[in-house]
Amino acid sequence: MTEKEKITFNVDKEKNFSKWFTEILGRAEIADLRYNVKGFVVLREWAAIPIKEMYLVYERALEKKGHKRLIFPSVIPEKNFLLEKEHVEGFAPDVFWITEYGKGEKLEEKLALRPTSETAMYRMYSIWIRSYNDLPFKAYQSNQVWRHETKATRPLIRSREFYWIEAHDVFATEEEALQQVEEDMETAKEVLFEKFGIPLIFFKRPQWDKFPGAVDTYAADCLMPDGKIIQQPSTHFLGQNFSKPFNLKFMDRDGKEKYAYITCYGPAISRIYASLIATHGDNKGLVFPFKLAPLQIIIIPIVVKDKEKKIFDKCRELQKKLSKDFRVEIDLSEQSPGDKFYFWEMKGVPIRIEVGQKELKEKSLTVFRRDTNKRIKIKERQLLAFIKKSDKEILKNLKEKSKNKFDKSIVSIDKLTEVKKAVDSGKIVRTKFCSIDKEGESCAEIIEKQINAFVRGTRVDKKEKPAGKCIVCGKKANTVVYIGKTY
RNA sequence: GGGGCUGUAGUCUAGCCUGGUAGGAUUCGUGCUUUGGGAGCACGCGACAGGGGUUCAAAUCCUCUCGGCCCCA
Repeated sequence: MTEKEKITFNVDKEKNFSKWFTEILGRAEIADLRYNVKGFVVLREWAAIPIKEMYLVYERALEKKGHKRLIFPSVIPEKNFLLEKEHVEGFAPDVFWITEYGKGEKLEEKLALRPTSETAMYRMYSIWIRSYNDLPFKAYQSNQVWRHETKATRPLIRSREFYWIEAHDVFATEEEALQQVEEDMETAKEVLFEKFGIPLIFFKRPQWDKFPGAVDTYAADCLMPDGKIIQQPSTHFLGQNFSKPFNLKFMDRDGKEKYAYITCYGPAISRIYASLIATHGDNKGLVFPFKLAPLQIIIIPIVVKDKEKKIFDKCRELQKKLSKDFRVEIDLSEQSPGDKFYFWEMKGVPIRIEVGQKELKEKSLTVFRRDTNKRIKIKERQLLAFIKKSDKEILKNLKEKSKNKFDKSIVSIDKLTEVKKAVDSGKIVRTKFCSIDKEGESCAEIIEKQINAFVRGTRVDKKEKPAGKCIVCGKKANTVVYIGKTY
């Protein structure tokens, strides 16, 4: 291995994303894949910090919209779990069960390691919620869930243990519940795109692809650099499907007992982090929005013998000043400056400050921005203003780039024969389709088999009315759907 | 779910086919030297994923297990 290969990439992110992703996880110390349980990965500092920050942003957004924060047990007794039939059938194959303790003594009742918490939370909700005065009831928890995925596991993207938020909201009326679904989608956009710079589209999923137990599922799709779609936050209208088996009733104003309407919402933070890495990274390594970066500012002393002290003093002074508001470090190692530059660029530090003799003499600083790879010289007193300005500009820049790319990846196609070529080249295909209700399933299966792509559903953010025929069966098209390869 | 590849030091890797002293690079440590886009010298620490088998002898052959990567459905 040459020195050069040490920290830059000999794989092109756009051409070989899989390899790039695996490499960056190791090199940037994001994840260590060597833990000896399949599908369980060790997340290192370069994952743990951004994930913490992303949690905070998301939690704040939910709390602002009236969600209480709760913490539920991670085990669910089998009898809770069995209550909702479709839910159980959907999740049963993936559930980890705890069946014994100690030296093989059997538990009296099997305990599920939660794959999701409907059946834990609604049991308690049914105790807490008595009257319409208790509604709406909105709560979330930030936690880990476990699913024994049978599809190939991939670090951050599909692990058997992952980190997410689940919000479970209860309403007196269907209308309010549907309104909550809208709010959830809005929150996802506010967070993923506006704060993290990850573009997304919300789809109403076809009936055959909804959350087990839901009436309807709405899910965000994002794009990976290899053209595959990755599902991000999803929100589900559960109707009364769970309130009935869990006996979640309330006394309404009219004195009658009624079953409540429930929605649930699940942004997977660890998976969103995978999208963040994938969306913004480049062939030099990671690129972060300023607020999410594990390290936001790196100070590089450019030292000349015998004059070191003044330079180090200046670096320390800057660090002290900046560390009140930012995550900032000085690279005091004895690597050459060039080596340090490449290293911290690979790690995705948004702003670099270089301090050498020149800067001391001129009372200036050389500052570099990772997203643009440009360095400029500023006066020292302008530093804070520069950082604050960069914070905004970096996010704006990343959003523009990613949105532009995302929009370009959507193509409208009318012929089935042309769909394969498009999805194989990394496009999302917009086309006419008979129906996303039960009767459209056979057409979707044909697409799945012939093209190895999936019908993601109909857009939520705009009404699209088709004129013409279903691209598969030729019957009257009732919807416009989007098709793509998926993770 | 099906197929292929793979596991040697913190990291990357040679050796494996054809069994016999595990070699290199880098990191790390010490000392010197050097520093504005990937510096250098010297010395030193550090590894065969795990279990079982074959054999006088296993990184190497067989087998099981635990992981990882890719492709296809």
